[in-house]
Amino acid sequence: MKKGDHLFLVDGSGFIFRAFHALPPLTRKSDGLPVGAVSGFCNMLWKLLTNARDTSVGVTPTHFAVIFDYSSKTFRKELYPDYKANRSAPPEELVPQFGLIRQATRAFNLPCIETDGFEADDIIATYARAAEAIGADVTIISSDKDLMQLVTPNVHMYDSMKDKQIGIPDVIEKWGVPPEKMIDLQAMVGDSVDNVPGIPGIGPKTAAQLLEEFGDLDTLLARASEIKQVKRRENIVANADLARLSRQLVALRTDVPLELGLDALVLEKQDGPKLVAFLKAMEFGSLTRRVADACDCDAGAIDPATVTVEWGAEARGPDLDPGAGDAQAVDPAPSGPVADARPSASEKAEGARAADLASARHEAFMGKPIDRAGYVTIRDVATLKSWVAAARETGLVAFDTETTSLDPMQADLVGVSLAVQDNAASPAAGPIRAAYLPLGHKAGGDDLFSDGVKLVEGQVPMAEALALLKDLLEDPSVLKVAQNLKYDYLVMKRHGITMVGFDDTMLISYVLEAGVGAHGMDTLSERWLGHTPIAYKDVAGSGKSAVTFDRVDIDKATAYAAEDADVTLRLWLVLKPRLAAEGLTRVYERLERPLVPVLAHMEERGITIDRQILSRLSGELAQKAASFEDEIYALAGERFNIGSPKQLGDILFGKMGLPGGSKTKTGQWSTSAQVLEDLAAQGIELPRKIVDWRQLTKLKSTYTDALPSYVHPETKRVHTSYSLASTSTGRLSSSEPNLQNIPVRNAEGRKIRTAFIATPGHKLLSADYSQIELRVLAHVADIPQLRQAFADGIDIHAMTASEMFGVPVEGMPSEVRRRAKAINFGIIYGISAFGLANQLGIERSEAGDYIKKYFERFPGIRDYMENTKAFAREHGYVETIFGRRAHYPEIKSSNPSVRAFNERAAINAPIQGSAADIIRRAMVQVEPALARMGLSERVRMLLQVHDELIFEVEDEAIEAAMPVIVSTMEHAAMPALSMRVPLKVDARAAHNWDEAH
DNA sequence: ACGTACACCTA
DNA sequence: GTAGGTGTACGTC
Repeated sequence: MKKGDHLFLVDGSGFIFRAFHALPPLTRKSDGLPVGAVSGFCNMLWKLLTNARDTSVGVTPTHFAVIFDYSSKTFRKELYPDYKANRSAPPEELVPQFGLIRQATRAFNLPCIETDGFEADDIIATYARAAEAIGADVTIISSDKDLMQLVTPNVHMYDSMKDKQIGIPDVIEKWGVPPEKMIDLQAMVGDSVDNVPGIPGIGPKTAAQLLEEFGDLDTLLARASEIKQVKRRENIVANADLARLSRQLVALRTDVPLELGLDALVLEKQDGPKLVAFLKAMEFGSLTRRVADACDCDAGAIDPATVTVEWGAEARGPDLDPGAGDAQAVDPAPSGPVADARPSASEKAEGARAADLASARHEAFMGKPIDRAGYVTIRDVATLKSWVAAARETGLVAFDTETTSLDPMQADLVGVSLAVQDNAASPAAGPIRAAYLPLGHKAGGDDLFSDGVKLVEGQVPMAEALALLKDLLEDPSVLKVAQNLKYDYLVMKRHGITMVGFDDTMLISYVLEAGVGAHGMDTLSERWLGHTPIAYKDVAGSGKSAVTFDRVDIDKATAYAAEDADVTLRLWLVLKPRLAAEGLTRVYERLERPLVPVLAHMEERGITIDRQILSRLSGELAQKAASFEDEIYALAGERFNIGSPKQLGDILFGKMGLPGGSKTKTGQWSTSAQVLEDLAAQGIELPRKIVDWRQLTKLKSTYTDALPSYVHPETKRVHTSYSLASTSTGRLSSSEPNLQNIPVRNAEGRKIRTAFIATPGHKLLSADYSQIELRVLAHVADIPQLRQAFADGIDIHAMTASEMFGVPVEGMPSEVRRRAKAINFGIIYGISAFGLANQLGIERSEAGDYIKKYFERFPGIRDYMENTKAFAREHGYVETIFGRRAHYPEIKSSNPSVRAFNERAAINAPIQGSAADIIRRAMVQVEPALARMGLSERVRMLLQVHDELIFEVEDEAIEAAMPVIVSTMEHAAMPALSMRVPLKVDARAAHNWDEAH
């Protein structure tokens, strides 16, 4: 390199983050792999390499390099362990793109540079200064403020997205100081993203003003006594050391050992075919054409390159360094699985540290008495401010709301409790302090002579308290910890506060121990702290004498409420490190925690039901049921309670002397639909009428009568509640009302679905996964015939029948297909000859033959089942494809039927649970995907029914929304892993749920 | 008032 | 054969 040369240095790691935020539409490869940032990167490189002169850089490079971060372990981390401590894992779709951008760089024949222990910025700084010393010019392709300290008359920066060059005047305009003072400015201001402390209370404006006055940081610190403003002076004096440390963190090193000298960065000629091969593999059509034209090569004659995608470590494992994932070649056709459970050495070390911390904390808290006498009642604004300040200081606060209702859509806020631990991060952590902030406690109005209901004296005014809490709860840098956060999230949302930055102890417990007991606070407190919290009914009473929480005496309320926050914080301290220790951080962060706001918003939106339709149906059902009742009484010869299985049994099997089928576990004759159908088949009239009557009364009581009672008085919609932590497999459950079991299987029941309607000007859009569990099975068990059938879009049950019975798919009798279908379902459920025989109404021996035949045809399924059982016996749990665990502590039971039941459940859980994980991922991804298309305001996700998502969509937005929803759902496993089987989603929009489904 | 059994709705 | 929730009847407290 010589004077007059021009070196281009691209901040590769920085580009990917900016590209992610700057390039709105999500670009995917045809297999679903997100490649938007790679695309932006390639286009940018091509432009700079071919016509940099026409951009605002205005010169052609002679030397060129792309620089990357190597790992998060740098000298800065040594210097200050909290450096970048707040940084969370990168957005999932970026992870595989880090590696792809390195490969892109090589395809462009450009040096790709990274150095252990240093950030990309330090390498850039070292090259820039070295080139400058020779007399060359430098352009740094980045707009990161951290690099602005490098700008000189010979070193410029270039914001490729805005096509804007950044020189000395631009830095001064933006920050108020010249580049050489940027280090001091950043040292004072700090950086909350990188967790550089800086001087509290000093922002960019103040820092610039101080630097103007004093010249530099050292002078400022030496002459700090001259500062007039008292508060500012004290602040700077007190934090002088922090400022010096911060300066070390923000100052870029210019002495990084360079493997490649400047001369090695000389710009080489492009290798056209190599670049075209890479671009083809990425499916960047227009860029491929442009490059092929320019290089004069025939794109059609070049095979796509084999591209290595690093993504395995993303699916599971406690932590991730970009580029440290397990690699797997996936091109041209992707073939999973790519997830590998084996943690890397650094992950193991981190897991071990976390395990030590978890057990130390468990030991410290287990059985330790909780001092309720120390709880504080916050009765004035000053005290509240001091608690908010304490939360900010430590960056961690346990949070709980007290309200008037268990239903967050109906609940009025009565009070808030907080708990903090000073010095939580150090081994000598301080004691936990907890407080209750009463806001809506009331008294009076309970007899005719009182002057009505009044707020109790000595409470902070609601509006003032909410304003203070809003700043805290919406600040992502303060971690809020709650138990069953979705509840508190909704209550606060209804008070205008959208919580950001949170953890949920219930969900952490669920990820650690799904299948082991419940995850309510009282249970967890017993299990992990050896402590029984005050019972709710002991403060609010129970039954007829129960009062709402706003009528509870404030002192009693303080003991109860503050304890909840106290216990929550203790649980978090004990449980959170266990996630990393068990390698479950990713499951929690990707599949669990992000669903809290998603579900809260769905619950908040609710869905409209047409009460007229339901009341008309209810009348019809009542009439029909009444006429059945007359007939039933006539046939029975007496009136009795048809709804009582006991009385019905007496009539059928006692009085009428019919042959009883099976018995229930309490020894009574069963009157199940199965038994009654069997009797009806023998030509007996009564049982058929009972079955029909039951169907009608079931529809009436559970649906047409009950649903209207759930219509919210203000929103006029029905708001279900989803439980994130009540299944062992990872499925959600829905209650009050349960909208996951609305009838669909027969015409009479489906009428109920016509009552679920869209708002005027909108439609309901239903999108459901086709055969998702069988596809998951084909993936995990890797069954060639199943994979092929799904790849070809063949009828899977017909294929199974054809394989088993040797019947051609064309013209197959429906009975043959029906049997195969039952077997396929049976497989998913952990098949038994007993169950299959029951389902098909055949002999157990015949069912056993079917199963044997099936396993002969699909030996991989038998292997999968045996391996799963062995895994469950060894570990006590099984895993989904994303690493979620379902525990089966009774899998080794000496009771054969208990054992067999647990084995079937263990076989089912990875299949059901993986499907549940996929739709969870889809739910997390779909709203951002819609937002990128500008559809946020026009499309609202309302319901989830295990393999189906229901949206309410503006009429004019349906066409745009449908492909976004379908594509997001079909590619929801990406980029965590690539499925061996395509996922298929069917979608339809209509005015009501029946027609949309 | 609360818990359990039974039956039946969904994926 | 898996995973859930709800309504009614009927027992116990």
